Amino acid sequence: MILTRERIIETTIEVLRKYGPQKTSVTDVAKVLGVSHGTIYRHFENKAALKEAVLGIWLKEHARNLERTPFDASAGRAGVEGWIKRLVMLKHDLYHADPELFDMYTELTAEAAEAVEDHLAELVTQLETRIALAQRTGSVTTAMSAREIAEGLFYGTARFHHPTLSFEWRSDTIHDQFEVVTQLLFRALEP
Amino acid sequence: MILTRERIIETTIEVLRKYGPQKTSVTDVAKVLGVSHGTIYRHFENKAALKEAVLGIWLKEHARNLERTPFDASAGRAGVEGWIKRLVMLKHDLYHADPELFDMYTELTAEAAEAVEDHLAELVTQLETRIALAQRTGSVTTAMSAREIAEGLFYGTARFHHPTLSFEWRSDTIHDQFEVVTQLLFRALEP
DNA sequence: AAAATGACAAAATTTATAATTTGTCATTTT
DNA sequence: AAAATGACAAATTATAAATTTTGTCATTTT
Repeated sequence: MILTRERIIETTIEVLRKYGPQKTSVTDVAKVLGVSHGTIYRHFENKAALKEAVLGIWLKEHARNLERTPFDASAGRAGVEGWIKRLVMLKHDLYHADPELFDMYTELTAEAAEAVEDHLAELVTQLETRIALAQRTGSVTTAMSAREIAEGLFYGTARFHHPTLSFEWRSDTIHDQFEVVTQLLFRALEP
Repeated sequence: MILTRERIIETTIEVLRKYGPQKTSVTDVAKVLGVSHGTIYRHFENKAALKEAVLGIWLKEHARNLERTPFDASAGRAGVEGWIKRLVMLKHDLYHADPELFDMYTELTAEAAEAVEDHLAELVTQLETRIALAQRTGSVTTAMSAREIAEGLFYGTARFHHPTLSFEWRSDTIHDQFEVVTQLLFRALEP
């Protein structure tokens, strides 16, 4: 079996799940793959690059997932609201399903600022697209640009999707808080 | 000179500022006060209680500081906006003035959940008061209750005042992000 | 010739050990 | 009698030594 970048990444994810992020070494991954650790360095610049690749897979999966949020074509503003609510729901579900794994990715996130920046930019752009569409149908104000609104909605809801704040998502009032914030933000979008 | 709870707290703050949070021991504080460390345990249950007391002073100081935000009496909505902007400005200034001290208080915050909850409740109530006033003058919508609006504004701006996210306040786009979020939120308040 | 290896130095982490700090309380001081 | 002390064990933290991991590269294998 040929050793590919993909197979290394897959195995790394496996080892990461098993031993946790701080307990995983390149040597461990090589051992599981049955190769010498030097070989891995022929596929990845260094350990950080390998971890970034793993994070990249995870982020891309989520971006794709969000992109598939059904458009509520008849109501432009509802399409925007659906996207935001899906973003928050996905994050919360992921967190509650396996907090330790979630924390692990949050940790990786801190080390790979660039990959995260790209990811956030993509999310804001997805949102922007939906807003621009809703503006064209007249269901969202044009007093601000689609991009400005997208950033406003995204950062205004940060408390509910920023992984660093996930430790507060256990609170039993978090959902009400999200409700009231979205109520305000979407009131602002009315033309 | 009599040894009071207050004098111990004052000295603790002093030592904390001088040696940093992780380098400060009860023994150090006692040494500066010129007493034995056992004496301090006659005034505080344990080290955690002492640290909580220090945090309490800090939080109270900020609540008082915020309460003093000038009312822009002529324009009710502006008074609300002034309060939120002051909240964010105070936190950012504090952070940039001495990130290590700020991190220390953030750390204390995680250990004294109760004191923090009370503090947040007080802040939201301060905001609620101003909103209720603005509603009476007709410059803020009455479609939502003053309390709901207060929570919405507070949690909608969390990214800009939640201490756990302070590590992102260095970004050169943070101010623009705050601008666009407040623009949206205060648009929502129009009657 | 391309892919993989494993020996190696430097860096990072873990483990073992020493030193300090926390919290208690019987005793001393005011 | 109230306040403060300081000796003490347990817990925590700092320091030093040993081990592992990272990343390179000359050599070997396919």
